[in-house]
Amino acid sequence: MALEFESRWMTAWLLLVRTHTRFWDQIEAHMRREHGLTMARYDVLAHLDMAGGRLGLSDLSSAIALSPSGLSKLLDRMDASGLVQRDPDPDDARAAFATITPRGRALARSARASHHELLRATFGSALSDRDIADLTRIMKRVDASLPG
Amino acid sequence: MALEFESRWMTAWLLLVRTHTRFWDQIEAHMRREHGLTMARYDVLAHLDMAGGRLGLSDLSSAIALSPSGLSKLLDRMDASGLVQRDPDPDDARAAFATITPRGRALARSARASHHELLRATFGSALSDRDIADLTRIMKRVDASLPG
DNA sequence: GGCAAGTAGTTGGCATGCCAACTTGTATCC
DNA sequence: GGATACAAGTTGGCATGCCAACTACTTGCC
Repeated sequence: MALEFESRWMTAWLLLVRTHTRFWDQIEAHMRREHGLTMARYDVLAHLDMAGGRLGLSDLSSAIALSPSGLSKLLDRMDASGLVQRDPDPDDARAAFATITPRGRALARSARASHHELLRATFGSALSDRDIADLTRIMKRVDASLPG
Repeated sequence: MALEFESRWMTAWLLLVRTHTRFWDQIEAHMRREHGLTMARYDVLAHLDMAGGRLGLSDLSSAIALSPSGLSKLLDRMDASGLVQRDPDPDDARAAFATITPRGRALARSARASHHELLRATFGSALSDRDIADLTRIMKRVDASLPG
């Protein structure tokens, strides 16, 4: 990010971006190293598992904030890896479901445990209850200020 | 992100990721729409301009948090667009500088003004001084808890 | 001097994800 | 009932960015 220090909020913004990126990269690396998953794949598996094993592609697409075409290609790769499977929707011939496989489910669960452990060990334990409350308040304000 | 609500910090983390992503996408779209630049290109131009117009590739690479190979290819594209130029380092035949062109500099400056305006209009004005101070404190704590 | 080790940058190959265009199927409206 | 608008997914093409391997050069050590 640019090295601009004209104001307090600019400094805070640059710090936010840098910290978020560093943390995210670490989480991504951990997921890859320990479970052979990208975060995109983990998100798909976690959502499917939580939803009972199956979700419509449109729902999944918005749940994980991925474009329809991006999801389509991601599911191709995950299908090839034996983690998910596509099923047609009997009520709408245009639509389809993604269904988690037993192997995908097992992976989702072990990855989830270790992912949460990592988050707790860094994000969770570095911050006090007040920090968490402040951060939540601030993010809600930013979120509310965004269009859409 | 997964829809997991086991703890306050998990909720805060998911909110942070979602908000950050939404905000970032908006900034990126604004930069593209108003100036025809990606944020990666803007970062290069902003750093070069602030550094007086020229930086060594290694320095630039770490300043904008891009891998050497990623920077190399980015500079190829920006060179083709007439925004930057490569110059050899007379003191080290392995090394090179990136130099901003007059066109790149003009673009950097107008993009910078409008980029800051956008940030102020959303991030800056949605948050109080106390929010900014809290956010800075929290991000420093997270940053300090990361390895490296 | 001269070889080993390290450094700067580039290239090839791959993964990811977007948009635009397309195909197929459903819904609406007359 | 049939044209027309709309919706779900897929595909092709492109941009981006990483890692591994490579080239070329510089440094350290003897």
